[in-house]
Amino acid sequence: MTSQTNEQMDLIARGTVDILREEELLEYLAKKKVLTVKAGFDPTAPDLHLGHTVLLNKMRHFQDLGHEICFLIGDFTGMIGDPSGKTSTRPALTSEEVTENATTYKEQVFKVLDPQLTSVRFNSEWMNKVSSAELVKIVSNQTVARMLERDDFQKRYKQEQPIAIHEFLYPLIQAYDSVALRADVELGGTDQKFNLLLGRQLQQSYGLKSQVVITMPLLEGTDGINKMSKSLNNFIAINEPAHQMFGKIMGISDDLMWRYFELLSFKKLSEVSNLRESTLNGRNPRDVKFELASELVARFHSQKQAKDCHEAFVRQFSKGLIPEDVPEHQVGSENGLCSLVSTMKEIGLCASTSEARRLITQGAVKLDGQVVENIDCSLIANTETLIQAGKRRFGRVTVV
RNA sequence: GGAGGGGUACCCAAGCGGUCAACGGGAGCAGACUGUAAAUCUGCCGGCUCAGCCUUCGAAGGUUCGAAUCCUUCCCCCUCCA
Repeated sequence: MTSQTNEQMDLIARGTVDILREEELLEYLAKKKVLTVKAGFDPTAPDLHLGHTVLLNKMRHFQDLGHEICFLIGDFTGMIGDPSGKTSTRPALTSEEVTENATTYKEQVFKVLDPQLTSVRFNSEWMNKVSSAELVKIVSNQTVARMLERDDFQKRYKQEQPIAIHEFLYPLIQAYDSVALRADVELGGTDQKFNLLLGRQLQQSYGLKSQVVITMPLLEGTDGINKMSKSLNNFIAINEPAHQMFGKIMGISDDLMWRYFELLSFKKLSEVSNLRESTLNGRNPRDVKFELASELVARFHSQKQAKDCHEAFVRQFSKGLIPEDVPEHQVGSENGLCSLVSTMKEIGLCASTSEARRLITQGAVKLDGQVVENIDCSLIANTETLIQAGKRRFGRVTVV
């Protein structure tokens, strides 16, 4: 084996959970074969978050080594409906919606991937042409018992949650995609392992060489416990405003920070371990977290914004000053007055007047820096007032 | 098709005629402490014109002075049998 092959292997293996089977991959690399690397995405959730980028980063690695990436959008599966779990009746997407989502996808994905080396495909291309007879053939490759082995099915089954029949089709269709694309490698999260392996099996029964399966760990969300997902609201979207992204990253725990370094940063592993050592030697972990936040904001926004965010953060939280970009609002008045609680609700500082009352009662609300004591206080017309609710919610209001 | 179990607030989960806006836990929010970290402590955690009122316990009706709790019909989920 050449040293070049080893180098490539090291890059590919970084951060992975499984490579099945490794020797097949090594053989490909040794032969300098240009590989078709497939990774599938669901068209229902066009807002990518950092969790998705773990996989995208890995795809990027393959591109850097000169392989062809097939970014597969599961529009066919999306049009039947959603398979994953609790909301068993998500409305099926129309083809317009799928097209729109696909556009959104591409915009985001190419912040990581090289568009020149990426082919975007849709599985409706071939699935729309598959006959019922063919579908039966595909499906007959798998047994119910094996289907129920799949982790999430098993869990749901045990927890007495519904599993619709068509959900069984998803892994099989995904596997068939690998047949249609003649994929050499398929990437996915560890939760996809079953589906990916099914791809191997199905390719074999179609007389093709089985794909190499590579799984990536699922990134924990900002809570540090559950996997990052929109529904758990512990995600950091890649298209969210720079300062928000920066803030969310600063809010993660120190332990989680290292995990993020490992899976999201482009820094070399040796650099990361140096950073880690520096905190053990007394460096404030917050400052290391600044580096992580800056790197990611720079990647998805710009270097300049990363710098601005850093400065704004220090200003607001380390020095306790008012942020520079406080949104300004105007609200209507009655007899030249407007009650504070309704103002807060109106300008979106809180969801209801009840919440506003609670915040005031708890001493969390300040007007021009003064803690509000009186729950019934009102704002006077024609004067600009700075309202602060908690540490992070600000608004300037003029009653007119 | 038969038998049984179940649907309670963001999630889990008590309650089974009045004292229930509904125990408890988780999540979340706020305050204290900090590094907007973690941990910890405290408070809040349906809405409103807020010492009062209004709308919630799968849906719709009904019984009752009074229902999340009882009855009827309907919808949905699960288990076992066929």
